[in-house]
Formats: sequence, structure tokens, C-alpha cells
Amino acid sequence: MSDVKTAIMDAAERRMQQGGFGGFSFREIATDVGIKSSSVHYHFPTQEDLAAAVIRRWAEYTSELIDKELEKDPDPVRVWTKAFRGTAFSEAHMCPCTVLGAASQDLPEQVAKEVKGFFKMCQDKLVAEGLSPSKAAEVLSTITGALVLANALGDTAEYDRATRNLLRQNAAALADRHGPRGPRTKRLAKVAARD
Amino acid sequence: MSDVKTAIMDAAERRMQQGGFGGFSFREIATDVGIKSSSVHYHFPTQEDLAAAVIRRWAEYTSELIDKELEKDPDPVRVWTKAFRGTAFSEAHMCPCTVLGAASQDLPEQVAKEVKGFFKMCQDKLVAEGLSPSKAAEVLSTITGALVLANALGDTAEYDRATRNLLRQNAAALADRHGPRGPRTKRLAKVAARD
DNA sequence: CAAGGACTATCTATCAACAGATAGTCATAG
DNA sequence: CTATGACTATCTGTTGATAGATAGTCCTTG
Repeated sequence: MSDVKTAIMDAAERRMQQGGFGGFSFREIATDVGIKSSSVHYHFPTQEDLAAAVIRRWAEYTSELIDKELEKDPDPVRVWTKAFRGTAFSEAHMCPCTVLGAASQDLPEQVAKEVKGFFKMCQDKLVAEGLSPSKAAEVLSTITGALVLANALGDTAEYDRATRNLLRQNAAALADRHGPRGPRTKRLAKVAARD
Repeated sequence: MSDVKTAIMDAAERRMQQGGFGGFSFREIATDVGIKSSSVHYHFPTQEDLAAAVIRRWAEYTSELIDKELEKDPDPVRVWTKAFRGTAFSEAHMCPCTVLGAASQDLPEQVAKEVKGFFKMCQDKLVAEGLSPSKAAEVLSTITGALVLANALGDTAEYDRATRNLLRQNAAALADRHGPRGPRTKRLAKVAARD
């Protein structure tokens, strides 16, 4: 991939994180990159193509990051919570898939499909990592909603507040599974594991 | 409030639920209502005014709905989960504050302020109803994220999947508080109440 | 009671800015 | 020589916003 093409996607990603699909124009992207708007059209014929490419790249990057982190820490809940935390504390504060997912009904077909693919990927991975479908949906909803909340309130600390319980419950469940210490914690583990 | 003004806000709300702040134009609203775009400007001078008014109305309506439902069911987690569920299963599927909150950084000042006010109101109410700040943030994040997830996946059932655990844990905690049956459930109640 | 003025709500017409997209041109590198 | 990647120029459509005209309503005042 050429440098310019990458730069275009970087600029589009940044603007999509802030304003969604309608939050960027070819002219703005062109200015960001330092080229003309028609040159953006050369690399990505339509806005739909560009947005879809950005979302797909984000999904791929996320998937790879999670795999990498799972090698260091085997607990999926901790890994996913930390990964989304990285987004919350990044300069742009938001996951573009979340911004677009919230306005999903107004998206061109290809873009909506990619966004759907992102969340499907997240959920499938969580299930493959041992969570029940409903626990996976719960974890994904909580970290996604925490991003929205922190963004709307303009307070990154809200992300940590919202995910504190998730991590604590999970820690309790893990402590039990890996080092049973009686019925008190066993009960908790059962709740968390069942789904 | 005049019928026309209400009709304008209704139309704007519907479109904002689908496409956010950039997802509607004065001309579209005018067509929806059956008037001219300049007449929309008469009632709401700028797009910012209109969007802010819609969000404020949504926040007030939500607050009133919650109060009403709490009279029938004293459990805040159940009430809030059910209220947002109503949105997920409504025709538009989304809460406009969530759509705008996700793209909060691209919003005019007044609109961003109203969106922030909505989430602040939700959190304050949950705390006033007995939840700890972090439990409130967790519940709000989960139901907000569940809306986004269900919307992006185009599957309302995802909302129920994502909130199943929330309700079950809560039920266990409540059963314990209101009818103690030994140390096994007491432990859970403590976890849920603490935060 | 009637005349005058102010207010409300809608209209027509128009503006400048900006959008996405296309056609055709030009330079350069393999 | 040709394929690539960027350019210039331009089209068509839409946008938010404003100005000014018009008609209806309502209150006040003589």
C-alpha cells in the first residue's frame, strides 16, 4: 500500500472517530494529507469505499492486537477491557466502529456490512476464548458503552469506573477456577462461568 | 408548544436516531412535516438549536418515564434495563443521545452540553436510587453499549443477550437482600451493593 | 365597536459555501 | 511506450441561512 493511500486512510480514520460517516469530506481529507480532493477519489472512488476500507483495517488491527495480548495474558475479559481502554485514552478517544455502529441505519451498505463484521468478530473471538454467548455480549456491550459514556461526558476516567466491576468479578472467578479456596468464591465462579 | 413545533422536533428526533447530527437537513425535516425549510428556521433558528431542543426533550421524557416506572417496580437496574429495551425494540431502535454521544467531539457546543446532561442525569438518578457510582456507570454502559451492538448487528435480540447477566445478578442480589437464606447468597448481595 | 399596531407563522426567492463525482491532462518511472 | 499517480477544471446538486412579502390573530386604544 502506497504511503499516500495509508495517509488518506489515517486521516479518514481520525475524522470518522470524531464525526462518523458524515463527519468527513474528501476535501478535508485532501487538506489533511496535502493533496487535492480528486486525488483522494483516485485511491478511493467513493466515500463508501474509503469508509469501508478504514473500518476493515481497524477490525484487522484489533483482531491482531487481541491475539498478541492473549499470549501475554490468557484472560479474555482483561485483554479486551484493556484494548478498548487504549482507545478511550488515545488522542481520538473513540473506536470508529462504535461511532458508525451507533448511526448504523444511515450507512451505505458496504460500510454497514464492515461495521457489522467488526462486532461479529469481537463476539466470535470472545466466545472462542471461552465465554458464553451472553457473557460475550455483555462484556462487549459494557466496554463499547463505556467508550460512548466517557466520550459524551468528556471524561476518560468514566471508562475505568464503568469497567471496574467487570474486572473485579472476573478476577474473583479466575481466582476460584485456578485456586479453589472453598464454597464462598466457588459460587461466584459458577455465576461468571455459566454465562 | 404549537403542533408544528412538536412535529418538527418529532421529525428531527427520528432522523437523529438514524444518522446523528449530520443525518438530517432542514429541507428533509420540512418535507417530513409538510412545510418549507424556512419555516423550520422560524421555529429553530439554527440546526444547533433544533438538535439541542430534541435532546433536552428526550432527557426530560426519559427522566419522567423512569420515575413513573419506579413506582411500579422499585428495582432501578430492572427499570433502566427495561426502559432502554423499549428503545431498542422501537421503530427507530436507537437513543438519539447515544448516537450523538458517540460522535460527541464533532458536535456544536450546545448540543454536546445537552448530551452530556442526559448521561449525567442517568448516572445521578441511578446513584440516587441506591447504586454506587461505579455500579451506575457499569449498568449505564452496558445498556448503552447493548443498544449500539443491537443496532450495528441489526438484531434486537442482541440487547436481551447483553443484558441477561445484568438482570440475573441483580435478581440474585435482591433475593438475598429481601429474603436472606444463608451465607451463600449473602456474599453476592455484598458484592452488588458495595459497587 | 372599530381602527391601529404588534406579533405569529408561513411563504417565495436567493445566497454563498460546500458536497461528491467525473473527464481529461501531464509528468515520471519502469 | 505505457502504466501509475497526481493534477486542473468543472458539473451538478445540496446545504444552512437570510431577507422580504403576505396573511392571520390578538390586544390595545380612541
